[in-house]
Amino acid sequence: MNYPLQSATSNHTPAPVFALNSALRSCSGCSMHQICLPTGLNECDTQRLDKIIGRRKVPRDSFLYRIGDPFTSLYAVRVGHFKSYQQNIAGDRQITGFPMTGELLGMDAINTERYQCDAVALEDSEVCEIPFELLENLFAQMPTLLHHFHRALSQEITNEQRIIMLLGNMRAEQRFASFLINLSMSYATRGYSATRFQLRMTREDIGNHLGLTIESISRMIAKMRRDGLIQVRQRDVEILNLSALGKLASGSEILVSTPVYYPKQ
Amino acid sequence: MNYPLQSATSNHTPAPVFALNSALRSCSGCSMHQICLPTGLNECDTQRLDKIIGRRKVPRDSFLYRIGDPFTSLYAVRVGHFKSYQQNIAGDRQITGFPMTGELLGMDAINTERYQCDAVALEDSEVCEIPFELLENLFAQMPTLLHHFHRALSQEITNEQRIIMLLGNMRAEQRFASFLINLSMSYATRGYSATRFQLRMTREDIGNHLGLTIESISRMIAKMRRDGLIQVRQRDVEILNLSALGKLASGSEILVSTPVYYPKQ
DNA sequence: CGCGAGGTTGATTAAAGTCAATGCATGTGG
DNA sequence: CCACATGCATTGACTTTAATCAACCTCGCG
Repeated sequence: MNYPLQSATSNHTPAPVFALNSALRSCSGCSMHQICLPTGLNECDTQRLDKIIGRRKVPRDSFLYRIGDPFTSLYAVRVGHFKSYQQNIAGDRQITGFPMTGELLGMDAINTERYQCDAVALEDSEVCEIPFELLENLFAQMPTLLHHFHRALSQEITNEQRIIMLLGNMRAEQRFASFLINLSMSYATRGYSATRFQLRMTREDIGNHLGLTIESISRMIAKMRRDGLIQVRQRDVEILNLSALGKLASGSEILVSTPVYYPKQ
Repeated sequence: MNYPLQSATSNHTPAPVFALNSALRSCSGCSMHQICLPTGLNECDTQRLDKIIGRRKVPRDSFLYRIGDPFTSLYAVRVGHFKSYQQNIAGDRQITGFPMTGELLGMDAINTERYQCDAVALEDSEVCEIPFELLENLFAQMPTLLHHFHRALSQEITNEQRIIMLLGNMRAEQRFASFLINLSMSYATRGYSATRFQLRMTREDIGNHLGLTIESISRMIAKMRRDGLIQVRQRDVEILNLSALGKLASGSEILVSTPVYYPKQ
C-alpha cells in the first residue's frame, strides 16, 4: 500500500539501492528536510542530528505511543499519517490532530514526562525517533536547531489555537470547509496536489476531530457536493472551487444551498 | 527597573523597606518563583535571568500586545489577570485563555515572529518582560532554564488540548463545571482558596471562551446554584460541593435538576 | 436619581444530534 | 464465483441542545 520512498521498488540492483536507501533514511536525504527538525541546519549539523535519530515502522492501526507511557522520545513522521487523541475518564475521545509527514509528535509529553495522547497510525507508516535527552544535549552546541525546535513547539500551539477557534466559533459547514482547506494546504506544502487527495481517516474520525457526528459530516459532504464545491468518491476528494471553499472556511460568505436546482432524487 | 541583589536584605536599618521592595521586584523575591520561568534555578542563575527581565504595568482593558505586532518578548504575569484571544477575518473572537500570575504569554509568536493573539489586561496588572533573544542567549549556559522553558511550552500545548477536549466533547454544563474546577485548581496552586474566588472576566468572556452564549452561562449558573453546587453573587464565587462539581466536569455524573425542591420564587 | 453596562429569565427557533433504515465496497469462506 | 458478513457511509425522520430574540433586572456611578 505504501512505498517508503521508492526503497522497496528497486530490488534488482542491490548495491546502489543500498546507498540510495541509506541516503534516504538519513535526514540529509529526506524529502522533509525543509519542513522537519533539521530545517536550516548545515550538512555537518544535520549529520550530528541524524546520529541520534532512529527509524521505526508503525503498522496501520497500531500505537506509536499511548497515554501515560513514559516520555523518552519525540517522533517525526517520515511516511504516513497518524491520529492523535485525548481521552477522558469516561472514555470519550477527542482527536486533536492528524499528523502527517514532517510533523513532530509527542511535544505535549515534555512537561509531565508522560505522553498525554494516544498516537495511532492511520496507514502503514514510518517515524524518526528522536530521544529527547540526546536532543537536549545537542541544543547547547546547535543554536539553530534549538531555535527551530522552539518554532516547532510554537507552531504546535498555534495549530491548536486554530482548532480552538474552529470548535468554539464555527458552524458545521465552516468547520468542515476549514478542515478541507487545512488538508489542502498541508499537501500543497509537501508538494502534492492542493485540490486532489485521499482522506486517510474515516468520517467518524473527521467528525470527532471537528466536534460533529459522522452523520453531520456526511451531510456536509452532500451539501458541498450539491453546491459544486467538491467531488467526493469514498475517500478520494477533489476540490472543485478552492476559493469558494476558502471563503466558506473563513466565514466571510455564508453559502445557502438552493434545493430548487437539486430536487430530491 | 531591575534589582538583582538579594544580599541587600541583610541590612537592618531604614534601607530594609527599600530592600524588601527591590527583592519583591526581582525573580528571587517573587512569590511565583516556584511556578514561573526561574523554577529550579539556583540563586546565581536566577539573578542572571533577572538581569534581562524588565517590569511593565498594564492598566485594565489595555493591550499587552496585539495580533500582528512584531514579536520581541515573552511576558510572565506578575500581578493580575489577562485574556488572550484570536480573531478571524470576519472579526469573530475566540478567547483561548485567561492567563494569571506566573503564566507565560506570547509563546505562540515564536514561530512567525508576530503575536497571534491579542492580550488584554482584565484588571490593573503587571508583567515581567522577557526579551526572547536575550533569553535564547542564556539557554546555552543554563540547561535547567532551557529545560523548564520547554516544560512551559509543553504545558501550554496540554492546556490547549484540554480546551479542545472541552469544546469538542462536552455539553454546556460540563464545560462550565470544568471552567470552575480549572480556576479552582489554578488558585489553589497559587496558595489561594480553591473554593472562594472572584471571577475577573465578564459572563460574556466566559461564554466566548467556552463556546457558549452569555445566556447559557447565566442559565448554567442558575442551575448549579439551584442544585446547591455553587453560590454566586456577581463575580464572587463560592464552590459548595467541589467533588460533585468535579464529577460533573469529568462527565462521570449527569446531574439532573429537580425543580420540585426549588419552586420559583 | 437616572443611566448604562452587565446580567438574568422566558419563549421560540435553528442547528446539530440521535435513531433507524439502507446502501455500498471489500473480503472471506463455501 | 457467488453469498454473505462486515465496516463504513448515506439519508431521512424526529429530538435535543443551545442559540436567538426580547423583556426585564441590578448595581455602580456620574
